[in-house]
Amino acid sequence: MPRPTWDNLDADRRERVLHAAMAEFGRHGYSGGSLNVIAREAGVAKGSLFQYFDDKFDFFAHVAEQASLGIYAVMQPYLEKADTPFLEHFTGLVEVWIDYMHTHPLERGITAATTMELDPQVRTAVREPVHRLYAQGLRPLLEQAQRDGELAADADIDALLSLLILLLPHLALAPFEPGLDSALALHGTNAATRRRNAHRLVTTLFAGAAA
Amino acid sequence: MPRPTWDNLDADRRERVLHAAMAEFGRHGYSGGSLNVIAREAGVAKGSLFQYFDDKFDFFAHVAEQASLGIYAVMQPYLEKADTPFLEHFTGLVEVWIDYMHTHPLERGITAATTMELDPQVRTAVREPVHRLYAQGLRPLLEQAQRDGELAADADIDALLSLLILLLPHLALAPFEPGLDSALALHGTNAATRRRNAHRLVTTLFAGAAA
DNA sequence: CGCGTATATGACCAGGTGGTCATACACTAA
DNA sequence: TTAGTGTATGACCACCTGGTCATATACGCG
Repeated sequence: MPRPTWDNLDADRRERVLHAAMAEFGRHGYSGGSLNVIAREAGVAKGSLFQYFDDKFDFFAHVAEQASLGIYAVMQPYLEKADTPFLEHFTGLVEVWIDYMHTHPLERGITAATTMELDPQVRTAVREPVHRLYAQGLRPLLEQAQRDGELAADADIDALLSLLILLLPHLALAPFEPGLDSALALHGTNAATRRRNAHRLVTTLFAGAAA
Repeated sequence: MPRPTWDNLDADRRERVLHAAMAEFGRHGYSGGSLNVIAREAGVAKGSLFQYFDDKFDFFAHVAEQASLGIYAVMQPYLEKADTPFLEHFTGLVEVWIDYMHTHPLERGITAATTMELDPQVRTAVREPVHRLYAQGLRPLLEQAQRDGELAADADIDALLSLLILLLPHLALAPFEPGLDSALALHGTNAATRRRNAHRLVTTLFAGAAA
């Protein structure tokens, strides 16, 4: 937990620190991210960081949580059940997600960093609240679609949710990476291609492939 | 590329180094993995590592590639088209994969480390050959199933392949992590549960959920 | 003004990093 | 024996790490 000093902090300064931290942790992950670099980039003494947070982990966890809350706030309006068919609605959701990540490299980076964390302790601690947000946002959507008969009555909601929670953060990176003949490029392409590929992805995931 | 010295090396010694490297890199990833620790655990002077490899990255890349080749060699027999129906065959494949990772923590670790790498340079370089192996193993399977009418004629093989390549390495970790009510536990459970969940996963992925 | 409190600072610490290199050793061939 | 070759070694290097702390500064209150 951040110290009281952090909350009392001048908003500009807090923003600078948060910004620098997202950039650095987003590039190099938790263990690779350097507090020296963050302090320098934020224009703040390293010692100050330890006035705001107990230690590096406390710092990282806060940054990660703030970022995911921000992302959730942006996505929330799109989560409301629309009157469009479920598949269409969901495809739109994924498009918004991909576009957001495409236009917010900082958020994309820190999302990647929390997703890619290896250390089990850090990983668990930092992903738990994020997972909760995902589940909380998506489960009602799936359950409602099932009630409305837009998802098969025997669809495995838990499995689907697990797949989505696993999948979505990867769309923050370039999950289907270049250099592979099988690649579906989602980043580094124009918006139209991103949209088309988002559609292919959702269709494949929900509609299945079995004959 | 490993130096000639590495190939001339006494097999025991080479094995010890490889083993220690997989363990260390598997636990802490590329940038977090310590050459000091690897050398100590392998019972080898650190200087020796630099007789075998140009630098840390050369070392890591070789370890990752060896591991993935080993895994591929184990999986290969199961990749041959069986006379069982495709979905059944593929489910079995995933079961074998999950069981293998479950019983080979070293391979699981290094697979996770290559999957979870953040640095784009390292990530690209190290995952490219791995991706090629995946695609090479899975694409013919999918294409054959489509020719045989076991996958829909309009199934998006590229999208499916991309999903699988993204998904499979995560089964090396605990992709559906504990602590979430939505979790499908694949590790830390008995073989029967793992098999059932592998089945749910494959079914959801291929058979779809749309009504 | 003077006092107290909250915060900012960066020199400093012990310890770890990837990487180097002079030296020692083991082995083969003449 | 001698010379040469390939390899093993660990002390050593410059640099970086997360974290500490004495000190300085700024601010609010009397």
